[in-house]
Amino acid sequence: VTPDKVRGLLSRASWEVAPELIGWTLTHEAADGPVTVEITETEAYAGPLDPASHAYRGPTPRNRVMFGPAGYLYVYLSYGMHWCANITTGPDGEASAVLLRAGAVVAGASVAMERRGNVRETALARGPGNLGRALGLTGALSGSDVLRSPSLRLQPPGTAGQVQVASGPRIGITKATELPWRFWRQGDPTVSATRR
DNA sequence: CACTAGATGCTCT
DNA sequence: GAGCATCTAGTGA
Repeated sequence: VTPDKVRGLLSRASWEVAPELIGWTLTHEAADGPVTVEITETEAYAGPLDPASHAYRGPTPRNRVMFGPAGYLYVYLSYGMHWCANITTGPDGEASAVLLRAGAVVAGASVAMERRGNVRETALARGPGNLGRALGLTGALSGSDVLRSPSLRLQPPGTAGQVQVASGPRIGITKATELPWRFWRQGDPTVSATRR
């Protein structure tokens, strides 16, 4: 699958792309080692129609990458200490993105463990802040092309092993809580325990 | 297991 | 200055 084809897939509505990203892998090769995460939980965020989105009130220095083409990393600092990662979606000019909420570390577990401290393997990338930490992501990477960057790589599953994807309301927001825009792999141990 | 309180600092109004 | 797209440790059962 070529980067152009993947970018085409990502250039659709975030709520359509978000469930499809379950099972994809994201790799970050940092100075202290490479880590690959298989995505198990996502959330969709849109633009002017989505009050919970960072892009709701239009472009700012922080969120401007959301307004560009699909397939770029949007990283923001949450509560002053957690780097959270999104993949931008939708056509160029329309703001939307998919928040990566959890994943399974499928390569570089020892490196991820160094970054996260002594936690269970299934908890290494559980929760958006922990996923960012396990991958070694920071705001410096916001705006990177995840399809053509040397240190970042988003890849579709090899053989599409059919997985059951569940959906429900998004977590940790106070607006537009009725939209079922959170998606997760049914029963997966890397998804928050009470929400599998 | 369920629930809560507090840390913490950036972003935009 | 208000408000967070969060996390951990703590309590109580």
